[in-house]
Amino acid sequence: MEKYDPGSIELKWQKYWEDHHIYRVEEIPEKETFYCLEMFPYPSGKIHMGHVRNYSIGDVIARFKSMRGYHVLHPMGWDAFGLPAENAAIQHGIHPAQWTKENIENMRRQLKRLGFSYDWDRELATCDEEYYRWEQKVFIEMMNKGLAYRKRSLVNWCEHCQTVLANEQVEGGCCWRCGHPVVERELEQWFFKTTQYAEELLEGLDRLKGRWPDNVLTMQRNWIGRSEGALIRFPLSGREGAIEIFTTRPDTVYGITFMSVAPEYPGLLGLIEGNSQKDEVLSFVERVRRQPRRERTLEDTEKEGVFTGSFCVNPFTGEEVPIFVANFVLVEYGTGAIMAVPAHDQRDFEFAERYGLPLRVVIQPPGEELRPEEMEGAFEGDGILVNSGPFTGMDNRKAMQAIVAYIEEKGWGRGAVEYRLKDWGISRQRYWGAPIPVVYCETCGIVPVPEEELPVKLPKDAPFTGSGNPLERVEAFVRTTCPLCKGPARRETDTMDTFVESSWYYFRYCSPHYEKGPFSKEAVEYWCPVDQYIGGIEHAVLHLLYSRFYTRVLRDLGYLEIDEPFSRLLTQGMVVKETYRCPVHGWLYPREVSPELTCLREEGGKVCGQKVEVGRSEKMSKSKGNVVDPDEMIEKYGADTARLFLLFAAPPERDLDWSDQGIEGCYRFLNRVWRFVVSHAPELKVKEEAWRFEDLSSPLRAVVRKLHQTIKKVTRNIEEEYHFNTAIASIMEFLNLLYDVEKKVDWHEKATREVMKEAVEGMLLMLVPFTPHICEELWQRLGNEPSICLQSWPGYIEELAREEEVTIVVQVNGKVRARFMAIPGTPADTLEARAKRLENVVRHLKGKRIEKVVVIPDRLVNIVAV
RNA sequence: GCCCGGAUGGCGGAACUGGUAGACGCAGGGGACUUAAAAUCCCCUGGGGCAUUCCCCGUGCGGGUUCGAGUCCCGCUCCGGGCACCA
Repeated sequence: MEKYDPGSIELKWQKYWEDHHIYRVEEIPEKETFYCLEMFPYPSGKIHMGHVRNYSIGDVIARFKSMRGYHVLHPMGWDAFGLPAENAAIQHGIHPAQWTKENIENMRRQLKRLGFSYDWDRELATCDEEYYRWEQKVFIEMMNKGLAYRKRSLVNWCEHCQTVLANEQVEGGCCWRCGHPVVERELEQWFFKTTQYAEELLEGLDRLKGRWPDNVLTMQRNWIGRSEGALIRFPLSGREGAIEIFTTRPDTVYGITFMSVAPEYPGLLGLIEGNSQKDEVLSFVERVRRQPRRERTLEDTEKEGVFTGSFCVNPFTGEEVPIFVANFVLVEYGTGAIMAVPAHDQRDFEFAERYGLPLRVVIQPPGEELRPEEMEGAFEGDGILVNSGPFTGMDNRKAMQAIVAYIEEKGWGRGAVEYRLKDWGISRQRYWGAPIPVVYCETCGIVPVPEEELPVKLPKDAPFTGSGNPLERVEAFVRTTCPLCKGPARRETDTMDTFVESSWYYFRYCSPHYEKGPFSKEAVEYWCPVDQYIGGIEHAVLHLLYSRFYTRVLRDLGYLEIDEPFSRLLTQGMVVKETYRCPVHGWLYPREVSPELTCLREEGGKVCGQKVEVGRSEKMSKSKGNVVDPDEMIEKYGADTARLFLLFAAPPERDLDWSDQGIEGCYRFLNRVWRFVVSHAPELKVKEEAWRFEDLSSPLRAVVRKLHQTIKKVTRNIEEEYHFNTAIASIMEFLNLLYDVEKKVDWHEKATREVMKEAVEGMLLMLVPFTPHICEELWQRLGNEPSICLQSWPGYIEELAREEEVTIVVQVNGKVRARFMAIPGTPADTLEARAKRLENVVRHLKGKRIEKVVVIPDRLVNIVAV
């Protein structure tokens, strides 16, 4: 018999699909659509297992939906701007455009080799002028609406990447891409006004509940960080002006004993002018500001401060309150100044303790009495107000509202909401990105490039030296004329954060060659929002938040009418593998480890021989030597096997432990499928299907029943739960049954052939989303016309899926003592009677009195006896 | 510290709304075929008790609800992730 040769059949069908445009889709009215999207890759050069997993999951969903009758959009493209391309230019002298192009070509080849059902006619790369020109147009429109603006501010600077990073792109004080520590710098930067959408972005999360993973929703909610409270003005005493603070605890205003402002507080000079403390304050501020931000903002950093010499008046009490500068107050949150209530705020408590400032208790917890001199920490819980003027005796939760109302009535301030979310800094001091389309003119200031001059193209030649932004040194690019006054002007040399490109690529896919705008509104209305988005959780507050923001911007600019870009989100787990570590040589490749777990690394002609430590499974990485190359797997087993294993080994949202034996198992399964179908192909080429269930032999009835049960289960597993692993397990079970029945039936009989044909074809149809190539080949070998991918998903008949007999479990006092078979629907009293006659049950009931019998039809009988 | 997840055989993982714990796969053991090996096929495989028929124990730990709990409730432990002086 012909052997299963994945290499040749996979290439054969990939060519067929491409030649016949099987996966091309157009906008056909009236059809029910489904937009299935996987996060597009950065063209780093090679795909990794994480990509293969991500795209295999997407392909199952896309193919399944398509077989279910949906009109499916399933595109692929390239997140093609970014630093690695520029680093390659610096290190190897290859132009970023060239490097990117070659990488795309290789990765496209790899993806095609995996047989994904992409409509390649819609492929896009964000570094194309025809792509980023629209981003520039939108940028200018955002500028005109005040949604893009320029300001000088402290920004996160990565020394290694030589560029600015947005807040979302700093992880634990380090750069999200290279891991180097981030420092602060003060720079003029372009910002997108994400804060304007803070409330809407937050509210939108509620509607995504149940459709997006909870942890992503929580992370976004935390990131936006909404706080309700009040802004209150405290007039300065003895000088002009006031100090405005934000607090979430207006119920504690009677407990204020001092105020604190950030070292960078804008009004600080006004507070210290003419005071004897001025020099001390200035040197303190200078010292704190020299300290790295991260160090200063660690929670366990000692709280320090200096008295400014100035006081303000607490309007509630008329008291004078001293104002301090304190290192723990953040200038970028609220107003950069806070009221300090040491009795009810732990940070203020610590500060007060250090400087001997008084505590004033204004909330008493129920059933307790706090005494300032006995307190070892702040009381931050709820209670009843004391010492609080007209609010004394009030529940503190109620007092919050009452006090805010009072503040507003008196004109001292107002209720307010603050967000942790900041505006998105999008300027990057690098070459390989979309140029920001503005010029700087001495007379006219900041001037947007007129639309007819777009795109502002990246100049081809630029010096990649590794220091500074290459664009700055391209004279022909920088020197330009002002669109307004025609005088000499300088072009902006910063480029946009690459997260801007990935914030709208999914709209561009809807009409990728559209020339009159970023996308056709009709096409977007036809396909969007994305019905299912699939990608890694690492973008929970990066790409996914930016995209939600950008979609709303596009909506408000009139480009589209949706709010949320992604209706459903699936975040897949990482692909991990165990690691090996030698005490002498560190991380080892699997081939450097003997079966006895000793190190095989040679040194000076001698094998090391040290005992190797088997580490826990970790994310695949070169440095740890636990990477598995997709190309090698395809070479060895074929794309179908690689895909099948990635889908079978774990449910999609969980981490997947790579196992070399596991993939062997999947390969064995496909070989079993192949053998069964090919060896019986002659008998299975029959025309009619004229059998009647009742006339079938018992093994054939079992096949029919199992087929319908399997279709039912697989359909549910894929459609509702995305549990591909259990879907595959059911199909494996089904094949096991076919082999079981193989020798029990008469293959000369017509009924056998008909039933088996139906069974085999049903199995192939269910396998298509997972392993399309082998299914296509076998489908053809059964005498069918290609393509199996265009067939409908098989249906099942409930009646045929029903078991002829069910196992009834008999329990005595909740313990299983016997089982028997019964036909479904047997009445409860019959089940009970039969259960009571069973030998083992009788034994356990001996000498006991039956108190109660619980009967669950078709399932169990539980006899309660004492 | 706060907020999310999670914990089931030697391993990856199953178990719909509480109703046979361990599907499917891997690994392991035994056997068949073969001169032999590979491949393939069959059987066994949670722990224990002379054990295919019977019994006890068993889903991180301790309680509870229930005829019945991996599943629900309360209190912990450990692991993973996110946030972390945000006033």
